[in-house]
Amino acid sequence: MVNLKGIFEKLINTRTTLFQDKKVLLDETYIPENLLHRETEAKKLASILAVALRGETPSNILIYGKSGAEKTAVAKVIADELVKTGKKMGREISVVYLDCQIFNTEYRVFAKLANQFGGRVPFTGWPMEKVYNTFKELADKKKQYILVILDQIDKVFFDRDHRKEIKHLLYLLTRINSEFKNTKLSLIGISPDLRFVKYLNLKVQSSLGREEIEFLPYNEEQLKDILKQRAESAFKEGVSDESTISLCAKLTAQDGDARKAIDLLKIAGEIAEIECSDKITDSHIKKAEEKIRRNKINGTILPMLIQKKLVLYSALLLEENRITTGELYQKYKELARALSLDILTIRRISDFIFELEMSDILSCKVISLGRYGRTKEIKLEMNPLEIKRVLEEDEGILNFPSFLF
DNA sequence: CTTCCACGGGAACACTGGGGTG
DNA sequence: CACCCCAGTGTTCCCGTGGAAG
Repeated sequence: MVNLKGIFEKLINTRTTLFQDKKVLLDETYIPENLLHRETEAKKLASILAVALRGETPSNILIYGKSGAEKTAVAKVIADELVKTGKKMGREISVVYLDCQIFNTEYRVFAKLANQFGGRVPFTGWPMEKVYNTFKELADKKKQYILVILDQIDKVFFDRDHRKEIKHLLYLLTRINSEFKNTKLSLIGISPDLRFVKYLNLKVQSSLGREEIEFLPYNEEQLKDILKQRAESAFKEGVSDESTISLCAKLTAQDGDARKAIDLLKIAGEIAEIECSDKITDSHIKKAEEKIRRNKINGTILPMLIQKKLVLYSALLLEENRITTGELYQKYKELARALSLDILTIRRISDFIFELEMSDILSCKVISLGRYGRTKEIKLEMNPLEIKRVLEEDEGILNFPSFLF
């Protein structure tokens, strides 16, 4: 038996950390002072919002571009500046930032807004009308400009059940201006999904996209600059070098996603630390890449409802053939029956298929088989073995009667 | 031109859980 | 405390629609 006394002290004292200031790599919370390669976008955003300082109402703005293009960071920084400048000029400006993944219903958005201005709206229970009016009255008490940032609005939109609601929410938020006497309000919507933008332009005559700003993905060189900037303050001297940075940039250049690039660097650093290396090597980065991939699969598949997992499992079992919705539904029914679960209707299943498509696990194409009707051609987008591995961690599925296969 | 099958929007329903009122 | 009101969630039911093979 090893002497375990003081095991933690030993761990802490013997392992030297490679990090100098790790929070620089935590992309969620850390915003650097210089946002590299985003000058154009930042300037454009600022120029639209600037009219608020003259007491006018800025147009509503739609910001779009792939994830990791620093849309949120730029919007936050600019909004901050706006508030600061407003203070100097004696203008009351408030910014409300809402992550629509959390505030994903009308009620929650307006409750949050009302509470931001001193309201005491409970998180459930009140009629919508009352919540809306509470916000309206509180916000309208004094002369001010309110900028509402709706981050990730596509997430709400592409969750089917919320589509109607997001339309109505946008309607309410844009209409509220005409009900204010003193206050002015405008919106910034942020979406990484171009389909949302398209839809908005096509069908909804919403004023959300009055002004649009596109954030292009970073190229490899730009990613290098960004990584270099972060690495300098995040790591101790000599931990990362030119080749570390280059490889990280190269591996993530395809998406142009700064968040992914930074995350890769961070995890590579952690792995290097665990392996007691004094610098990050290419093999650490490769391992980090693998780890990220695994985490992503675990994170999306594990928490799914059993019913949804079953749909995915059905797709997995049919993988060899060309899968249509009808075939998949037959397979699903078989499985559900074998597990004596409720058998859901095909309508519901097609919603699950849609959701799986939204999380990039499946890809679908609507095709017409002429005489044989119209259907969806479904394809798996992830390594079947990996999906299988994760799915089978669910005991329910593990206990499948083996005759099914 | 017909036919067929699933697409996908929307209404309705059941159930849960919290708020407000007398 | 009993009772009703309300929003949220997961689901079913209903139905008009698309588009190429036959």
